[in-house]
Amino acid sequence: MKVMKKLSLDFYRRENVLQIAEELLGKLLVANKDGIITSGRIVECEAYAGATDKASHAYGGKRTNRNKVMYEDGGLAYVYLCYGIHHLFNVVTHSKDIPHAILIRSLEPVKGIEEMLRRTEKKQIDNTLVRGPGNVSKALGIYTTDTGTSLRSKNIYLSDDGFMYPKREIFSSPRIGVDYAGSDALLPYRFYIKGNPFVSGKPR
DNA sequence: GAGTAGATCCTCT
DNA sequence: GAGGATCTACTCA
Repeated sequence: MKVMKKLSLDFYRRENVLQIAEELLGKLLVANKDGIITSGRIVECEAYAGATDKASHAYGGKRTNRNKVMYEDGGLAYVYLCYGIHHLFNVVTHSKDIPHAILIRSLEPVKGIEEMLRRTEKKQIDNTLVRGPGNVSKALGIYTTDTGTSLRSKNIYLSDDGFMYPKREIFSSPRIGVDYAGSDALLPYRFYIKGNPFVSGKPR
């Protein structure tokens, strides 16, 4: 019997964002929108290590209206609009004034698949349903208005059902879409499940 | 199959 | 006024 447990605040409020990112793999992201529950297992994510990370919105301690949520205590959602089209969902980690965050890049659909198909206007499930961070948010119905939401609220939360991927299936690589970050773009801050069809980027 | 351009709008300078 | 933690479709081969 599987027991669903929401991740504790202690989980988010640790210092090592890379470790948290790796441990997020296999966890469930659950969204409860309009009384409809959709959820998916995290199979890919990227760590953004705050002020020292050129690829982060908070690089150099930059603090703006948009990214201020990153400076809050861990355990909040940070959602923002990219390219005017895509809502990207992040998990804020660490403690107050340390702007660490983890971008959820893709999920393996678990619950509410029909609802996800409806939202993304797809006919059947395939590996494009939730491929890439833009589609993850779309499928789960997450929008910028959800930024700052506690990840222990009813609307959006992460949970652990005891499932774990074998260590040998967990791989890391440079992050995607952050070429502008110079040398920091090469940091192996992306974690994913090798061989999972829902991982974005190149197949296999 | 691989590579590239266009979409589209909010946020920061 | 410029540009972005992206995605899709279209071209060419």
